[in-house]
Amino acid sequence: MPELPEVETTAKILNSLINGLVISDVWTSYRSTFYLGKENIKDENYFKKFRKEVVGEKIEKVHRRAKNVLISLSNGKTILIHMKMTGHLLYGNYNFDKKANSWIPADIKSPLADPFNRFIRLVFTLSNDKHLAFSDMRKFATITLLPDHKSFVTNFENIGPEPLEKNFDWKIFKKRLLLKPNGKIKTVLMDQTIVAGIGNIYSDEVLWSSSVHPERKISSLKDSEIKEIFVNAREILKKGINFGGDSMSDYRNPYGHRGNFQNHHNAYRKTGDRCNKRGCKGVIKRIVIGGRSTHFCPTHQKLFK
DNA sequence: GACAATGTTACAGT
DNA sequence: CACTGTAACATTGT
Repeated sequence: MPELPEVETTAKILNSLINGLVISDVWTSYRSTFYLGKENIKDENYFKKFRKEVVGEKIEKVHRRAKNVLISLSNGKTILIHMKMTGHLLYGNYNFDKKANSWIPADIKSPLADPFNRFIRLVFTLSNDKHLAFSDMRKFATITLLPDHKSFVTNFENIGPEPLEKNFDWKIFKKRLLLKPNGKIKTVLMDQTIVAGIGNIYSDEVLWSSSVHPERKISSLKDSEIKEIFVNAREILKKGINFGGDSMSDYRNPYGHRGNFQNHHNAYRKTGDRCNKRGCKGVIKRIVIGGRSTHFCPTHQKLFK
């Protein structure tokens, strides 16, 4: 699920749905990416430990930091879920299917039965007899239990500031960017240690709106350009949240519904399309930067001016 | 069959 | 030592 707006949408909706409920059981189909503290849960015992720690606890709130969903429990511990590429959290009525050894939506016509929602790897049973299910097609996601406040702090000490925080201004943004003076703006924008929450979709959109070539070196950027990127990043991330996230790929909100930001892209996966910028006659091009697909308009996002 | 996919990180190389 | 680029993780869709 990926970037800040999708994680934010999920956390916000989930908080309104499961806040105050008690976890009555947990089930999982996989071990390889399951973590308890720093330990990699590869065997049954580690999952049993996790289960013991969370079952019977009340959910105090669901929130977000960077691209993580955090579920705070009444015992002071926090369940941290990182969705990586294809994970998403779903809420509703499920039944355990013995034959398939997995969970299926109680109502087969519900959005929870969407093909992208069928890779159920983890299920929390809640005190209202509904379920919080975790679908993750590619099995990249990780689930961690942060045992106390200290481990919570340690876990995020290398993550950059939240771009939508009120006191985050362009001067702080500039200082953060300059930690990587030789980096390309596209790569640095996506670097979670510099700023939190921006990934491949939103970085392409932000640079398109800012008329900045994705390969520009940080040290070559003028203050006016940094300001422009700063303003656009905040605006576009908010826009992503307002559209309920981006479901070009498999992101679904906890109801199983799609977001809508994919219908408002100007660059991401628009290869070959005429540039939407007013008065620009360019065509969107795809290149690879740092191993990631990058989409931009070579006409109004120039490398050398 | 080849290639690409919202993310992160371990490792190799400079 | 510090920084940078690439491969790998696992699976599905086009």
